[in-house]
Parts: sequence; structure tokens; C-alpha cells
Amino acid sequence: MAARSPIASIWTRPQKPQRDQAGLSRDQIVRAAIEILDAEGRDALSMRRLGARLGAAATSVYWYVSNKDELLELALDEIFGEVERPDPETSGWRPAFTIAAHSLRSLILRHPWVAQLIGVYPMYGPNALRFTDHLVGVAQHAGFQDFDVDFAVTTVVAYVYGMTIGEAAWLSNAQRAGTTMKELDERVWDVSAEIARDYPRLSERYRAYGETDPQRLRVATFDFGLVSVLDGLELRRRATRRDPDPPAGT
Amino acid sequence: MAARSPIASIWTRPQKPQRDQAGLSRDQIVRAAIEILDAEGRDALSMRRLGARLGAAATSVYWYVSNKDELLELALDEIFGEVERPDPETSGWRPAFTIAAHSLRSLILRHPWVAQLIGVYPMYGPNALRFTDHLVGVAQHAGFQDFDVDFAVTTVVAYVYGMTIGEAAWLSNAQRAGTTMKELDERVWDVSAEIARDYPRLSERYRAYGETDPQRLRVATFDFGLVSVLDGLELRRRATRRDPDPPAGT
DNA sequence: CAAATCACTTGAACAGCGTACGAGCATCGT
DNA sequence: ACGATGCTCGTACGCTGTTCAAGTGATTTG
Repeated sequence: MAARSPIASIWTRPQKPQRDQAGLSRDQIVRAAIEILDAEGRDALSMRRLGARLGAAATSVYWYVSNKDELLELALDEIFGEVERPDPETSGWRPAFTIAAHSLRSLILRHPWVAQLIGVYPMYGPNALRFTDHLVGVAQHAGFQDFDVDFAVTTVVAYVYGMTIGEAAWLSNAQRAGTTMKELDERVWDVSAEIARDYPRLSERYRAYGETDPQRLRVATFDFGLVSVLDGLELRRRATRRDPDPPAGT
Repeated sequence: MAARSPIASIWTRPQKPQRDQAGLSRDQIVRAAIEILDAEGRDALSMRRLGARLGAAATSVYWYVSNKDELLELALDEIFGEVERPDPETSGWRPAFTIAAHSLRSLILRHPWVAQLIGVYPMYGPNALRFTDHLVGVAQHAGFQDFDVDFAVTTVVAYVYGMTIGEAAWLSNAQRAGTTMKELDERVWDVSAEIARDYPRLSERYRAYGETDPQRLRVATFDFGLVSVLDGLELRRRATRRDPDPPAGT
């Protein structure tokens, strides 16, 4: 993959003219790429495999996409089309953020390779922008002012990313090893406890987990953190709000 | 890079016996790898280049490390040795978390490639474990009980990761393009505003930024979110705490 | 209707990658 | 002195992303 000019992203340049029924199409290519990524992860996607899946030569793809990087940018944004954008008018800002956060999390867990792309490509695709734009609306509806609008949005999104990237990594690893998350959980528990042996506080924590279901634990962790973040935002909001949402917030 | 068994990490297997003064050493190799990563980023690190830098053949490295993955795990953990572990006894839990968070952030910004590794490898290295273990101590000192201890720690760390990964990505991109962050900021501003043209709320936000220094804005964003997270944790803490830290916190 | 242009496909080729392997060398324990 | 052990290295394999020139067939132009 070639080094690219700072912001040379597929979203910053026009698409070529296209004939009416060409054999391939950008959509078709992106869909095929996503299928491979979902099924076998990031490492499994090569241009040759993609070509093969499309019944075309590997290099044909380069007519529609100038880079593998561009292809991944397209795939990434395509996935962002799946995220929910709940209306704060009907539910209030807090449920809106909550729903969006959960939706974002489950989207990443459905497509764990996405986690490896966040923070590599600028997210300038229409779906990502639409999502951010929507969250800005939610924050404004909540009554955040000026920069606090961006701060609030960025905080929530950052939290979800940070929390979910680790989970997605485990999923990816399980996938690469041909196991399910469940099996991995079982094996990893003992190993973790063993590794943490020299760290008294960690060991104590591992002992405390006992038979707790790791899956439930992850969800509980996410919820705890999200509630904390939203509580914190609520405090900031009260300080500077100039109106719209009722104080209660829900 | 080969697919690896679920948790086959370098930390889960013993080190080979080693002769007293061998030409190379694991430490030396890891240091050299970090130098390359810091100077030119993740893509620039190849086993051949690493060998060349060490004045050795590419394949010599494989005596000390069985994988490129393992090498990256070692480098990652080595960097985690740089993080601060402030004592909650002297400063209280909130400043302790705050210092740790800032320290973690600046560590990642000093070594942007770290961001691309988080969420790819399990962090079982001694330095990472020591850090986590310390944070557990901070949370316990704050008075969190049972699972809330882990929840609190995970929340803070996740927030820092999520927030910093995006920043690190920009740094990496700037580095790859041979620019500084400052130059990139200037160019990216206009492009972003242009791209956001079709999204009214985003456009409004970009207009509001005006001449604001992006660097300062990033710091302000981080601080805002961190304060929010800690405020949220404070609320959770009050609910279940069984003592140690004074109610005031700070 | 012929010619030229355009959209698209393709195979071959290149440089680079991670890594397996076996031959060789130097030092160590006996 | 000799075998074992720690370590280095060159070669080679199969894979990667990407370039490029050649080719095909439909569409537009003169």
C-alpha cells in the first residue's frame, strides 16, 4: 500500500464516468469485500481473493478503486450505514445517546475488522458524516453550547470505540483461530488468571469473577461505563444549558 | 503472519536459555524495532529492515522471536513501561486517574503506532499488567466495590484509548506523508469543512471553530471528556463506597 | 458506414513481504 | 578432543499490492 498524501481519501476526489452495464461495479466490489472481511477477517482480504470471488481478474478491481486503502475506506463507510440514528425529539437526549452507543457497539462486534480500521482512515464517508452530524444534533438538542457540543459527541463516541475495540480484537482472534468467542472465553479465563499470578490485585479480581459469564460481564461493563459517561455529561450540560430538553432528561 | 492459536502470546511461553554475550539480544532487537516504528511508523517495520539496522541478517531475529507478531507484542509492552502510575494515597483517586489518563494519552501520541496495535494483541505483557494492576488499586482505594472496581478501571482506560486512537491516526498519517501535525492541521481544516458541506450541523460546527488552534482543541476535548468520565464515576462511587477516600475526592 | 474514442478487462511482471529450512560457525561442557 | 548447544545466515517459497501495456467490445463521432 502506497503512502498517500495527507488527506487523499476516496471521498475527496470525483468518481469516473461509468458505462451502463459494466461487468463490475463499485457497489458490487465493496459488498464482496465486506463478505470476505466478515467471514474471515482483515488479513484474509487480498485483491486476488476479491477478484476471484467476483469471477474477475485481481487487477480488474483497480479500475473502480485506485487502492486497497480506498477499498477499505469504502467498506468501512458502508458498514457505518447500519448504525441507528435515534431521534432525540421523541426520546430525549440521553436515550438517544444510549441507543446510538449500543448500536455502534453492536455494529463493530458484528464486523470486528471495523475496529482495526478505525483510527487508520479518516472517516469522511457519507454514512460516517451523517452519523456524526446526527449526534451533533442530539447534543444540541440536549442544550450543550458551542464547543461543548463537539466535546460531548466526541466523548461518547470515543468511549464506545475504546470499549469496543478490545472486544472486537478478541472476536477477531477467535475468528482467526477458527473458534467461537464462547470457547475462547473458557480457555482464556484460566490463562489470564495464570498470567496475572504475580499481580496480587489482578489475581484477586480474577478470583472474584468465579463462574461469572464473560459475555454478560462485558455487557455490564459497557453499560456501567456508558451510564458514567452520560452522568458526567449531564453535569456539564446543567452548567451551561440554555434550554430545550427538560431537566430530568430521563 | 501466521494465524495463531487463540492466546498463544509471547507471554504464555518460556524464554529459551541464552548464552552470555551473544551478538544480538531480545532487548536490543526490541529497541531497534521501536526506533524504526517511532521514526517511520508501523508499515516501515519489516524483518529485513530490522535486521539491516542491527547489522545482521533478517532471519537472525527469528532466533530471539518466533514471529513478527511476537516482536510487536514485545515492543508494545516495552512502551507501556513509560506510563506513570501515580499513588492514590498521596493525591486521592481522582488526580491519580487523571494523571494516569494523561500519561497514557501522551505515551500513545509519542508512539502513534501503539494505537494500531491496541486491540490487535492481548495485552499480557508485564508492563501492561503492572499498569492495570495499579489502576485496580486506585479504584479500590477510591472505594469501589466488587465488579465496580473493574468497571471503573475499564471505563477510564477505554475512554483514553478511544479518544487517543483518532489523534494517533492523524499523527501516523502526517508521518507517512512526511508532514508535521501542524501542517496537516492547516490543510485538513479546509478540506473537512468542504467535505461537510452537505451536513448543516457539521458545517455550522466547522464555521464556529474559526481560527481555534486544533492542537489546543484536542487537549480541551480530552480534558472535557475525562472530567465527564470521572464525574460519572464519582456518582457511582458515592452509591456503593464503603469508605477509604474522603468524599471530596480531589 | 467507417473510424476513432472510450470503458473496461486482463496477464505478465516487479519489488517487497513473513518465514521455513538447512548448512555453517563458534563456544561450551565434558 | 569431541559432541552438544547457541547462534548466524543465504536461499527459497508463496504470498502480497500495484504497474503497465496489450487487448476487447461497445459507443460515439465524422
